[in-house]
Amino acid sequence: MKAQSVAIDISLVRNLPLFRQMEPAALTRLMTRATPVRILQGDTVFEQGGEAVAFYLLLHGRLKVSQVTPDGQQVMVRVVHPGDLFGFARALARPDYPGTAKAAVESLVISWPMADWDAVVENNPRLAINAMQTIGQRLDEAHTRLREMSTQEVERRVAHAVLRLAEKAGRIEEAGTRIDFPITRQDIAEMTGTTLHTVSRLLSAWEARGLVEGGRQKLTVTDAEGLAKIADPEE
Amino acid sequence: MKAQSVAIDISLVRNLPLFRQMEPAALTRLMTRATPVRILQGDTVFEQGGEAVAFYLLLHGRLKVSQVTPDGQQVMVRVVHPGDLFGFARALARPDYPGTAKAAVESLVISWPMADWDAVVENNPRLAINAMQTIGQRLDEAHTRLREMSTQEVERRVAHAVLRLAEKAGRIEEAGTRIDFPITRQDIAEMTGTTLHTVSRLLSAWEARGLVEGGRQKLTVTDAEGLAKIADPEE
DNA sequence: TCTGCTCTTTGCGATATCGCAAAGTGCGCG
DNA sequence: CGCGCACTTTGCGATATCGCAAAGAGCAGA
Repeated sequence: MKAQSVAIDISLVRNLPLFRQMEPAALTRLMTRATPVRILQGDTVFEQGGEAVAFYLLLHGRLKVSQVTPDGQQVMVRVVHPGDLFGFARALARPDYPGTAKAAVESLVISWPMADWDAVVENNPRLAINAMQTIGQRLDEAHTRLREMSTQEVERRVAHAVLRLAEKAGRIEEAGTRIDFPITRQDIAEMTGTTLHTVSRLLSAWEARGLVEGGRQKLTVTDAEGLAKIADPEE
Repeated sequence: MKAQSVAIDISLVRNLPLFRQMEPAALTRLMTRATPVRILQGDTVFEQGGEAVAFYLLLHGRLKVSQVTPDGQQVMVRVVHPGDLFGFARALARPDYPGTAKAAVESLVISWPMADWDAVVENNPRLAINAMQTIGQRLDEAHTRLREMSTQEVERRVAHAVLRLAEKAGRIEEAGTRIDFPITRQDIAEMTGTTLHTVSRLLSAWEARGLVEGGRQKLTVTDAEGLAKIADPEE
C-alpha cells in the first residue's frame, strides 16, 4: 500500500529541480522515508509556533504561509507552489514553525520526519546544494519585497505582487491570465503591507482601465503590459 | 609568507559557529584555499552587478551591504558582523552580486574563489549544514523586517533597528551602549524604509526623552528599556 | 430557491509621513 | 588652525494611505 503510493510519488518527483543531479538510488532511498499526505482546502499542514516535526514538499495544489504578529496582525510570508520545499525549520536552526501553512485548494504534500533533515543533507551533497539554492532564492525574494516595501508606493507594490502571482500561478484563459487559486483582497493586502481597502480600491481602478478583471476570490490579469507599466514606470 | 597569514587566520576562525563540528583536517584544507584581504574604510569588497568571483568571511570590522534600485534609491540590506559569511551568490544560484559591500571601518576578510563553493559544500557536509543555517537565519531576519515593514509604524521600526544594532554591534560605555561603527541617519533610514528626515526627528525626540544620545555618525542607546517600550508597547 | 456569511466596494475624514527648503554643526584635510 | 564638505536639525505644507462605516454582492448550504 505504502510502497505503491511512494512509487507514484517518485514519478512526480524525479524531474523537480530540487532533486536534479541526484543519483536515482539516493532518491529512491529518500522516498522510502517519505509519507504522502492529502490536505483539504482550508486545512493547515502546520501551525505557527508548533513543534517542527516534519519538513515537506508540495506536489500539487497551493498553500499560503502566513505569520501572525504578537499584536494580532496577519502577514502573508509566501505562497507555496508545486515543487517547492517548505517547513524546513531545522535548516533555520529553529525548533518550531515560524508560520502557518494553509491549503488554498486541496493539496498533496509529502513529508519527512524533521529528524531526518541533517542526515539527508549530510548524505546527499547534491540535494544539499539544491536545498541551499532553494533557501537562497527565498532570501532573494524576501529582499526583493523588502526593497519594494522600502522604496515603492502601494500601487506599484500591489502591481508587482499581482504580476508575480500571475506568473507563478497563472492559468491562461481567453480573458487573460487567471490566478489559479482562490485569493482575497485581504490576502493581497497581507502580501504587500497595505490594507484590504486600499487593495480593493486599486483593483477597482485597474478594472475600470481594463487591466484586470476581479471577482470574489478571483483575479484575472487582462493586460499584463499595462500592469507592468504601473509596476515599473518608464523603464 | 602566505602560509604564515593562513596560520594566523585559522586561530581566528576555529571557534566560529560556521565551522563548528568540522574536522580540523578539513578546516585546514579549506583555509589553504583562502586569501586574507584587508579592506580600508569606505572601500568595497564587491559591487552590485559585478561578477561573483569569490565568497567571503568577515573576520574583523563591519561592512554595510546595500542595493540600489533601478530608479536610484538605496536600501541597506544588512550589516555584516565579524564571523558572518557573505557574498555567497553562488548559493543563491546567481552569477552576480546582488548588492554592494562597503567597509564601515577598516576590515579584515578572507575570500575563497567562488568556483570552490560547490566542492566545498559537497565535501564538507557539516559546513553545508552550518552554511544553510546561516542563510536560513538571514531569511528569518528578512522575514522579521518584512513583518515590521508591513505592520508597524515608522517609530517602532526605527526603534527595533536601533536596538538590533546595539545588540549586534554595541560597545558598552558609561553613558550606555554605543554603536561600534560610524552610522548615519541616512543609513538607518535605508534600513527601515523611511527618510533621513524622519529618522533625525525621531532621534531628536528620543534624545530629548533621554533614551539615546546622538552625534555625527554616532549613536548611543542610554535607555534600552525605554526604547524597547517604544519598539514593543505593553507586552 | 432562499438565507446568511464572507468577501468586496466605496465614501469620507483623520493623520502619519514625506518632500522641500534652509539653517546649523562637527570634523577631516590642507 | 581655519575652510569646506558632509551630516544633521527643524519648520511647514502636501498627500498618500489608513481607519471607520455602511452598503452591495457572490456563493455555499439548507
